[in-house]
Amino acid sequence: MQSATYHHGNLRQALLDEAATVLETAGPDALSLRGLAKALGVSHAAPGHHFSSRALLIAELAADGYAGLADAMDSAMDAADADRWLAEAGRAYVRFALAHPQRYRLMFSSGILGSDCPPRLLTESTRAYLSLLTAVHQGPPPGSQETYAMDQAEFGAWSIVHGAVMLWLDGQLGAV
Amino acid sequence: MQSATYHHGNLRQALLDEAATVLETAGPDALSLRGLAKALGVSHAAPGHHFSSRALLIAELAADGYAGLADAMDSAMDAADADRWLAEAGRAYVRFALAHPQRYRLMFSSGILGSDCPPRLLTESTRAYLSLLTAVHQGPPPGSQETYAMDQAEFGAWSIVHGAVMLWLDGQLGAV
DNA sequence: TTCTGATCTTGTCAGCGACAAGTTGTCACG
DNA sequence: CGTGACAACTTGTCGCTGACAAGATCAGAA
Repeated sequence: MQSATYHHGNLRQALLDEAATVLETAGPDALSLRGLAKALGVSHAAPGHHFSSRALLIAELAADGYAGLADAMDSAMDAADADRWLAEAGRAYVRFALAHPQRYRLMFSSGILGSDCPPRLLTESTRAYLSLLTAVHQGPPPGSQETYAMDQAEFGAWSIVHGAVMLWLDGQLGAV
Repeated sequence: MQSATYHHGNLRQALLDEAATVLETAGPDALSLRGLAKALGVSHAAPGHHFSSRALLIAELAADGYAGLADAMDSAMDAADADRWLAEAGRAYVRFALAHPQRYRLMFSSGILGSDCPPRLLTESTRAYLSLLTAVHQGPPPGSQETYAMDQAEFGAWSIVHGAVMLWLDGQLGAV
């Protein structure tokens, strides 16, 4: 919306939007900073001023994904009675993953949640994790912000939903 | 073991071996045909005569992985009574995945099992799948070679073991 | 006004996958 | 023996990529 001459005005968000469509339509390998720059009509080095590396752009996409996943589970629980929280959050989880398969796969791909990942990725993934805890226990367990050791219920719930989603995305399932 | 002058003699297997170590130590992004060539002291185009593209090398690594996974489950079942097959094959499955985390992740990464994947990848992944069927049903179900539609037992078993492995590999689990 | 910093530019470098064309080794067949 | 065919490997090149450096442009604050 700014002057169309030199400065783009909202390049960072435009890059993320374009990256999201490229990701879902052409896969993660098709994501390149230069390709996004060309698609948006800016120079090849312009994205570097908003994402200092390709990995940071990927991490930001993943963070957005975790935010969307947490929001999906939260709003599903908001619209249901507490005794339906686990079922509804699980359905919302699977629905999100199947609606954004490449994004979901990116979120759980190797090295994303490493030691040098941007802080927002940590906060959003933790938020999604806490939403899952809430669903399993129908309320956040005491001290959940501090202790991240999983108990058996969380482990089983997340394992089966994540495993099912990944198998589905990988096309390992025929007609289920 | 051949003449050390012009021909390598066993470049294909040497490439796969080197690729396996690079994969587990530096991750899939560090896999490059040129890097492998340099590590083995051959020219940058030499790998192209054995793997016509990087994707085909990756697919071959994945096929080897599926073969190893199938072997692990099969030998675990060979060493156990039939009523322990599911438990022992499941333990072997998880043991394999945690012993070769990057390989396992590669096997289930996007686009590997596409329409244009090498036939060996199809056969080995099918063999692993049939081993899983055998474990779940304590024997291959009738017509298993023809019908790949999963029933509930297979779906649940594979989901929970695959989901647990992926969550573990992603470091999503604290102390379990 | 002037200065400061963020944004975007052009230019450049090394590494990559892929392809083409030439060189060397090996082996079967006459 | 020798010769022809083929596989394995070479150098050379192309376009693309991420990353960096240095300069141009713009907006807002002092």
